[in-house]
Amino acid sequence: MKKKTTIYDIAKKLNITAATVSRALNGNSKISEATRKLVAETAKEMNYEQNKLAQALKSGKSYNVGVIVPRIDSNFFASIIRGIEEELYPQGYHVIICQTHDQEALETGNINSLLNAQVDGILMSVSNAKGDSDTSFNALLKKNVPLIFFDRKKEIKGISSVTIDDFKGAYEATKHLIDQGYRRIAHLSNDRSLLIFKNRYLGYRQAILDSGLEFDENLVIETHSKVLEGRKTMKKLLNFENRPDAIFSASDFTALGAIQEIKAHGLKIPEDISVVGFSNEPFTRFMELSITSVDQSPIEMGRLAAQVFLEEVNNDKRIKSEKQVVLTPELIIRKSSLKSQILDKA
Amino acid sequence: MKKKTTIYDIAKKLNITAATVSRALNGNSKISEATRKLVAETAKEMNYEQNKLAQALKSGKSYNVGVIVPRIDSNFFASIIRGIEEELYPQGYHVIICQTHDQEALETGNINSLLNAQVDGILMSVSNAKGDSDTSFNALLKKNVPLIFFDRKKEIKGISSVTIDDFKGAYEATKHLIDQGYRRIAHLSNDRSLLIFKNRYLGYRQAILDSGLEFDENLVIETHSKVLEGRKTMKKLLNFENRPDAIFSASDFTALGAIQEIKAHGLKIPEDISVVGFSNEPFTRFMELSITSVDQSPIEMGRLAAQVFLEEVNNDKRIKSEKQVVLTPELIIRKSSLKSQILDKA
DNA sequence: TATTTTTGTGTAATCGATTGCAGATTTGAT
DNA sequence: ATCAAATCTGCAATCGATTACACAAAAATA
Repeated sequence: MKKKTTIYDIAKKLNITAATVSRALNGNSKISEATRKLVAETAKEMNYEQNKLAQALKSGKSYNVGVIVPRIDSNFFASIIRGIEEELYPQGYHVIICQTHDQEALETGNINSLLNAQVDGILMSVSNAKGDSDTSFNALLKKNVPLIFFDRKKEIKGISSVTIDDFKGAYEATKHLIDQGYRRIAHLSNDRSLLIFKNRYLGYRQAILDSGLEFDENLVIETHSKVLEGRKTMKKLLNFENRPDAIFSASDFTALGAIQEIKAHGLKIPEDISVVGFSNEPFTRFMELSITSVDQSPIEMGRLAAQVFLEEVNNDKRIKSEKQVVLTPELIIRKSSLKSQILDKA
Repeated sequence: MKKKTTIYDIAKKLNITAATVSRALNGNSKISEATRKLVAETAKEMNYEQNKLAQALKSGKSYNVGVIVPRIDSNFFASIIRGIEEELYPQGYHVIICQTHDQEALETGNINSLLNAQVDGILMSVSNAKGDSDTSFNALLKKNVPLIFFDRKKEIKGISSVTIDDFKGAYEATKHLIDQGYRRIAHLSNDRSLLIFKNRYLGYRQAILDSGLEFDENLVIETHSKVLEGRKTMKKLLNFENRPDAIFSASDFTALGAIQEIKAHGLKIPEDISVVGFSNEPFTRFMELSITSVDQSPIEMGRLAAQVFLEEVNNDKRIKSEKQVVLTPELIIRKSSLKSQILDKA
């Protein structure tokens, strides 16, 4: 009732050795069909369940992987995790999820703690590009523990990653605004030491330059991916003597905040000001005024990250491959930017 | 570089025994201060990290707990998880998160798989009240693996739980609508074999009866916690010859769907129809038309569930306590139901 | 029938850390 | 100076499963 049955219990009952039981259970070819069947039946009878810990200790594989994300309560990260699970569960892996809440201390802390728990690998989206987290990453590399970046990566030699083409996503979003006739397009950016935000900035910038518009650095404001931050930032922008007529936000949350502020000022969207977000969070679709956004196919991203991980663990330890997978984003045009509904194709 | 250092390595280097190293590291009182310090330093030098697997095997504790939720991409569950983490991390535990996506097969599958991974306990929100999952739960009890229900519980003897008073939350929400002058209040329910939905239904019903209003079972419709389901259901309700003038939804998501549908029919909220949701998801606050909802203090719920778990694991195995913690919900009144803004206290 | 293969199991070491028991060394008491 | 008590360490077993190696029994070959 309390004690779990082990292979020794089975062995004793059948008057054989634990070794034989183990082999029988694992389908070792050197075991006779008779005993194999007998062991299997007895195991079932006695409610035997393999102790993964013992197996893990012996084999050095825990069949646990760590997933580190800034937070799980955004659809984007939740979906990535779902993708990872879909790919990893069938292979017998468990996923240990850690949140950093964008605090770097938690990031390195989580890595150490996951290593301590003997995870077979870590899939993560970095929180912070500054600081000394590189040290942790390199330590991982040295220990030969597979590390895969998804979405928010750092460029470190030897580490694989799965990302989307943020530059392209931003470029197309901005281009779309320009095509709709907007001329003063502001950009709600974010910590640009993170590649994703840097690339979104660059894509935005390039689209403006390519269209022969004037690029005004003052229209680029760095903020945080929160609704209230979006409001605050938008407030500033609205007070400009020459206020923007469109917003390309690197985050759906700040885009939402911006929209609230714009409305609070009595301005109309998209007639007066147009807004485009990034990530295609579900609420962008469900808002009364649906928000144009860039989809990042997060489930696919998760699946791919998991696949890269599987490749690496199953590989010979000697081979160190580095794989960079880049997904193509998709612009989803909705009401918040669709001027042409009214003006018809300009 | 590849091999991790073990206590044996430290022992060899210092010409002592692994036993001594182990004791020194664990602060055993029988070790001299001198060797304790020496071992500690050498351990640091050699980059020693305790192998949790070995320790787990020996001690029978993995310091992993399983958390099973229907999904993680709702703020409610994500917050509960955060609460659990906040409480458990400082104690050295890791959290393995599993999603059931409301499929019962996944639920029992997850339980088995977590047990297999030797988790020290399972905290969960049940997905489905039908089916034979009771068997799994009882199996857990027999194995003396702590099991804690949070939010969505099942009434099984010997299993602790942390929930909110759904009846009260629903009662107050409904009462609020009645106080605002609404008379035909519909209820968007959900699988009532789950206690939370049953209790929300009962609270709603009681509030109506207590106010002397007629209770009309036809105004109670069972649906699923999804935006689109909310729309569909609302569509039906709007076609009633005697349509409701208020909606109390057991879910914020269906409430959102209902709102969309109401607007699509050209009706005004809250003038024509009032809407109240449940869970206080962030979007209810951020909508242009903010949604009245019932807050469930999910972080607190998570923390409490974790605390109950800690009590149980730290208890003598012989003592089987059963603890039922019930939180009090809070009605957050917002635009979607605040008629008095216009009519002033009726 | 004698000998070589093949087939099926047992023996014992291993993964890394913990711990009861025993033995050694130091300290204190007389 | 002698013996008891206190303090520190080592020995070896243990947690449960895996696996190289050895060996016995059965089957195949000569």
